[in-house]
Amino acid sequence: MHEVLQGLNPEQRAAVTLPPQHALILAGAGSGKTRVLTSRIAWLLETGEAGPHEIMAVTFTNKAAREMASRLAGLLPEALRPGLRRMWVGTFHALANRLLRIHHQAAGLPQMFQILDTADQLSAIKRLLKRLNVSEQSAPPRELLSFINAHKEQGLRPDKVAAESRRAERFLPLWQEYEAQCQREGVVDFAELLLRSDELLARDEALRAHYRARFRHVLVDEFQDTNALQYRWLQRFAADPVTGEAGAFLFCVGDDDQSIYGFRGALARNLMRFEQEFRVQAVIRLERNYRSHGNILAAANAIIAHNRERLGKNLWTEADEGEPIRVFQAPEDGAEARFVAEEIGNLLREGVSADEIAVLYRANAQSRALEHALLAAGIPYRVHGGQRFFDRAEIKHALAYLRLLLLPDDETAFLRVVNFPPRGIGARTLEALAAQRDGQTDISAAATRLAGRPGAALQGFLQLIERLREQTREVPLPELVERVIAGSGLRTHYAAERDGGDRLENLDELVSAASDFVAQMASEGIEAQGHEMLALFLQHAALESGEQQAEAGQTAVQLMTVHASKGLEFDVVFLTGLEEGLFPHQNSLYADGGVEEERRLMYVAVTRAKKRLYLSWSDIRMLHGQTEYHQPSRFLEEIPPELLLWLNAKRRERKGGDLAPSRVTAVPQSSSGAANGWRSGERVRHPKFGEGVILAVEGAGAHAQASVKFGPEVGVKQLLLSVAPLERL
DNA sequence: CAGAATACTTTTTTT
DNA sequence: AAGTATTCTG
Repeated sequence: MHEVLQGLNPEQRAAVTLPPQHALILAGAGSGKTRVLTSRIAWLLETGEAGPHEIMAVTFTNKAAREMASRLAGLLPEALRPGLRRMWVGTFHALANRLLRIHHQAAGLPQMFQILDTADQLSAIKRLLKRLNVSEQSAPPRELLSFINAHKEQGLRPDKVAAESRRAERFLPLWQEYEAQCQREGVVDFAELLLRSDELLARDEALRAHYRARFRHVLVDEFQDTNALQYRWLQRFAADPVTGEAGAFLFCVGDDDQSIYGFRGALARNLMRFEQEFRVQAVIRLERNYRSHGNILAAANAIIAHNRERLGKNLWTEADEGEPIRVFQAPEDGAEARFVAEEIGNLLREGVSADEIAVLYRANAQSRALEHALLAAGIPYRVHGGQRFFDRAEIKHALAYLRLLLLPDDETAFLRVVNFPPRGIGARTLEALAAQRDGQTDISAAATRLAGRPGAALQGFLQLIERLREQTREVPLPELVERVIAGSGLRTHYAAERDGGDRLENLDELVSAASDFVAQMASEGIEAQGHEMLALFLQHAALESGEQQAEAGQTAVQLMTVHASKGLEFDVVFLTGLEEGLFPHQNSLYADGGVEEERRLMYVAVTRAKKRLYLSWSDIRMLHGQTEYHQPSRFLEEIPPELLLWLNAKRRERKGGDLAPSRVTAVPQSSSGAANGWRSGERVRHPKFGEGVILAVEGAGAHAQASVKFGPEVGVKQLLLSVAPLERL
């Protein structure tokens, strides 16, 4: 038997060895999805069905792309490895970026176009509003931002969107202006990378024909997370079974039960759409789970069975039942965290590796209490996500200087650093500059026209940039970065600042990140220096969030959100904060299908665990500086009770034999969660405020008060339950 | 203009 | 609670 196929089960093998055609692989959690993907590529290469340059593999995260590349290298015989460089592997955004760089002219972009991350995009929008004299009240920047992004992610341009609401009427012209501004400045936002490259392929038939001929196989991971634009983007490369037009075969792998990015436009329906539109004959289900013990899998299956909108599948395993799922009720979040830390301490003493323990939570804000407890217990941990390296203020400043070297028109970058460190260029000067420019002239031309001190200060800045630009043209990247950090005055500035130490360290880290990057590029056979390498580095910074790497040699407990845990697995998982309003999250209760998405998130969380799973919740939790009273999550009730072991909650008492309790309705101490028959999490209607959800109930009798969250315009209201005309929904 | 003080929002998830 | 944005003061 072929080596690549060894150890695969019949379904996996069938998927890996499919003849060239469109294929849909429905792969449940822990069913060996990544293995199938990489084995498929290895199979294509080794059987000579395709050369590396004829293969494209698309993922959603950089982590997944790296994982795929490295596992593939491990699978292939030495002789085939060097060829891997010619394969296109990456995220949608990285691959779209690659296309646009190659064809920037045809795409109507300057060669050195820069990428705006969400923060940059927001500041570009604010600047736009200021320039057009539109108040932020009449057009809230954040709303405008999501309006723009949501439409672009559906593949739309302003002229294709009907001004059917007052909001759309107001936003559409602003969106148009925003696009014009980006175009002028030579920058693109995340969605634009995809949209622009999609339009390029749509418009340019020769180009499309070229890529359709080039790529024979396109493999897509996490297909349930694709949005409308990404689907269309893939279509551009694919063979069309209806018209018979040649193109790539799509090999799409996904799991509708793990679709957790609906909030940013992902459509799990794309799985079905793909099957129909591409007349997919080869649909293969991978339902055998290799990861979790039986009880964990049974819990996951039971939870997800509560969802109505799903293709339907049932994971099975040959593993034994394993341990029961441990459940812990804490009186407050600090106690929950201490419980987690204590249990982890025991596990570590029993010899469990810290790397094999994960603490998961719904929202990043929850990590604080957990970190506190772990720190106190002396347990090493690593927090994933949260503030990213390239998002730090000092790093963004340095990157802005670097961007200006390549793209003088990048106004987002210009405004970020024109007066940082302070050099006497204040609001007044910038206003004068804006007046001089009249929305037309470029910055330097306008600056020369400015007289007096403001003019001199501005020209000083521009000369600084020009000098740095000249000095760095041919310099190796790490030195280039260092020169800019020093020459810009950033280093001196932070050195003089009282708490500037951390920031200086981060700037140093940016220099080493540049070194690492150069080394990585060299290993991929890419050698360059000066501005050429800088361009690559800036793309890398924009497209990779820059998660800090684990410290070598140090094992640590992993802390992360449930979202961040997708695709990972651990021997022991602590799933914390299982409370109504938190998990499922408050905001999800309004959205259409919101709770189902939360349930899928729960499913993802549970299926991360291999051997042992802890579920915990806290009656009282500090959130946003407020004490909130919570009921246990509905998801707890969806797990068959015989799978659970209550470590401390009231429901633990067993009647007679070993009958476990049937419901987890524990809690209410008199003052928390429920009063006068009302409980948090309940949906209610108020004649004046409309529909809402009870966040918390406090007090009792005539004084019982509820905080109720109504629609966006109303917000949260405090209501006396004895008085307020609330109606249960 | 710069830095300090105050006010205000944001708090789900990510390329 | 904590971070950002705005206003105030020297």
